[in-house]
Amino acid sequence: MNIGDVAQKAGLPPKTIRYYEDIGLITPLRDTNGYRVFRESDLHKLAFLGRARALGFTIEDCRTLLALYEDDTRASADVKDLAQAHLAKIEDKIAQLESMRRTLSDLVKSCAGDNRPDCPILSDLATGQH
Amino acid sequence: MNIGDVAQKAGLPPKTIRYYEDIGLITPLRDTNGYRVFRESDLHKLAFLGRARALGFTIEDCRTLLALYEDDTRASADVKDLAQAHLAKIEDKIAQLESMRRTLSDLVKSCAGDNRPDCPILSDLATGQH
DNA sequence: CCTTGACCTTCCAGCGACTGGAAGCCCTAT
DNA sequence: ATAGGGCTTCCAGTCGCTGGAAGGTCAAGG
Repeated sequence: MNIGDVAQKAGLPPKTIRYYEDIGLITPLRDTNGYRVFRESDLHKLAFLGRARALGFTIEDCRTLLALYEDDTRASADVKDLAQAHLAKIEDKIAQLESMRRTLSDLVKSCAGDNRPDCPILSDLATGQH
Repeated sequence: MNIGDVAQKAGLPPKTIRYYEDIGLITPLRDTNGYRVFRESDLHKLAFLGRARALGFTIEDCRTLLALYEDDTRASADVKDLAQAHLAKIEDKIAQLESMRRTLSDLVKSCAGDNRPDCPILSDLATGQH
């Protein structure tokens, strides 16, 4: 398989796949003409990576997850720990964003949004007082 | 005021303040020794920027917000539109993260987390099937 | 007067995870 | 022979800082 086919099947842009090779996540073969040749196992890894990235794991987490996946002497506790740590980060991030959302939505509600200059959003930013 | 004092009062690292000057958000004066000299108005702007950034506005949004703040012929509608667009982005982001959180938390729950290798988290990543 | 240490300056590089674009080779079909 | 699409590499840019190096400045203490 060439990179275009794999990109389609894995749902990742060719650029991303080349990048993953660059950083050593996959190592496809090469044809005599220099083209990358992907095995089923490469496609499988790429799909794995795509799903892990979609869950927000960092590239380094993905590297670890792949290694765990390929190590059949792994302890599921290692995977769970990684996932749990990541979950905690996501929950932090959500809490941050929720706090922004609340403040912003209050500010937006309080602003007339007409052609007069008075604006509680700017007043808040200027003074830190609501 | 020197950069250290301003950094303290505005709650921003000196590096960030220099960066904001670099990109033209503020233009402090200069002492004969080359040190930056900050006026009250600079401090005020920096505090404004700090609060806008804390609400997640991009630097370019901040630039626009500052310009609107300093234009007393502004229409509050322009500010509101900007804030509303930003709010929408935040809500999108929250929805994305919530979706990750749900999936991840299910996966974490389903994983024994012991020293055996069987792991539904890895199975999910490998196959996309739960 | 000299040194120490805390401050300030500029400049350059790196983070994460790609993404865009340029320049050029390869393959197939007409 | 040419046109097109796909492939290659390499370099630069994204965003908002942040770290570090190399060096100038200033106030206090010996």
